[in-house]
Amino acid sequence: MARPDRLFRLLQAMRVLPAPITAARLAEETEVSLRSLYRDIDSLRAAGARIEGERGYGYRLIEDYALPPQTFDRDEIEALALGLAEVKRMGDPALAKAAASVLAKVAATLPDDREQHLFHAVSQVYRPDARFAAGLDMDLVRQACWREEALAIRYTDKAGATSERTILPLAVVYTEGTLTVLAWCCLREAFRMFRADGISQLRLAGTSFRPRRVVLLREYLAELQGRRTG
Amino acid sequence: MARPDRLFRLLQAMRVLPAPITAARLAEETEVSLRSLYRDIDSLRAAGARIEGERGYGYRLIEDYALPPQTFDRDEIEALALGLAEVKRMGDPALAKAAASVLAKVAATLPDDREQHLFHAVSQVYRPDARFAAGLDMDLVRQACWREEALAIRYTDKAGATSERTILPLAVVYTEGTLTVLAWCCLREAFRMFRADGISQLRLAGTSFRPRRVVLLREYLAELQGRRTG
DNA sequence: GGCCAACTGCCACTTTCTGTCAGTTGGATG
DNA sequence: CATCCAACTGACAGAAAGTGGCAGTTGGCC
Repeated sequence: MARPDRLFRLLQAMRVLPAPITAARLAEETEVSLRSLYRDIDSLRAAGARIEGERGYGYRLIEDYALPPQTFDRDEIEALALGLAEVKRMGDPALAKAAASVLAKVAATLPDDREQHLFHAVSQVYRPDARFAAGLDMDLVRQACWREEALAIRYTDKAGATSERTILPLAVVYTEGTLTVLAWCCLREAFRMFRADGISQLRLAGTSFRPRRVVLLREYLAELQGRRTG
Repeated sequence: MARPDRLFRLLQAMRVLPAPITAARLAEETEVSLRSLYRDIDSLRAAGARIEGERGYGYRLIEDYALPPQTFDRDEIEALALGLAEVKRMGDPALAKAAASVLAKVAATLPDDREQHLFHAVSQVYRPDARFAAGLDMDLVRQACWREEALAIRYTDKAGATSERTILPLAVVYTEGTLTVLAWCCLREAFRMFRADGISQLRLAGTSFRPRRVVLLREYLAELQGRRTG
């Protein structure tokens, strides 16, 4: 596939997987032939990475500040937020406190408040009884959330009525026994929750709602607050 | 020349040069045409770099929310491990993968392998149906785990038999509907799981088992492996 | 409306990358 | 000392990129 991207993934793999790691394993991980993997290792070394290889043993990456830093990507942040939300309600006070602390630390390192909103949205909306299996391609939905692109969906509600809608997805929420998409519904002009198992068709509509996203999230959170206190 | 190398240099250039920086300048810096530079920026973004571009202004590299090493204390690490284990079994493949990745990344930043063992122990032993409330002071138990001190407990097993034991606690485990302590039982000379609600008295025995801890954990994990494959 | 600079699409041309295959090498194990 | 393991290397031909140039478009700002 795309080589440059692959090199970054290779580097990540070497950081993430326990050392020592064999070339064969890395080749599998990055989906290339063994020969290409040796070439990739070469490239990384040429780019300045310190990779130690021992015959009959495996590779070891020596961490180096010249390399691109270790980061959490958005999937990972979402997993963190979700997992920590779960821990918070498990009932162990010390751990709950620790979870909150981790949450705060990670939130503090996020670049702009857009991500922070996503972060808080997910963890606030989270509800206990999540027991679900992912039906359709939720990753596409999550991508749409991050890239702030509208989605065109066919949706069947609880009553069985089917409709075609364009939605502006804000966050994937883990609630009420199923995966749910929190979105602004362009049909109803209101915030709606769409259960994943009700979505039968799904594609990127191709239009961006970048300017509105933060505003929408803020509005939604305000609405939540109002409902709670009012 | 070599594209992958160039991408690393581009990233370096964006780090080093004062923001905002124009595409033209970066093209000059990396010795490519403007058109190729835009492609390179694309590649970096695809690889996960956060680069903000504003028309008429220039580029800005958001120093990735780098994972600062060593900023998580043990409570926090435990909360992380627990939460991520939960996410892993939630059934969303992309998130599960992300959770595994976070786990590995955090593990990589831990100073020595002692913590790594704790880390892996907790996440491996974790089982689905954790719905518990902390009864006694689990924090004391967790502290004992970290400080590698023996615990003296009074324990009532499922059959109702009560005994006094000295145990070497390895990890607090979240399993089988209750908090559980995984420990080496000095009475039985074997690994045992003690349900928290069966522990009626608890105090630090005052003796350390520091030298044995890593060995014990390794043995326990090996036992787990054996049970699985054998 | 004009400027700036990020962005995009297209095209013909090059360069590089890719997997395959057939080796070699150094260390550890038996 | 033979065997295994896994890191490495070289060569090759077909496939897949990357490449610059050019001609746009877009959004913000003066």
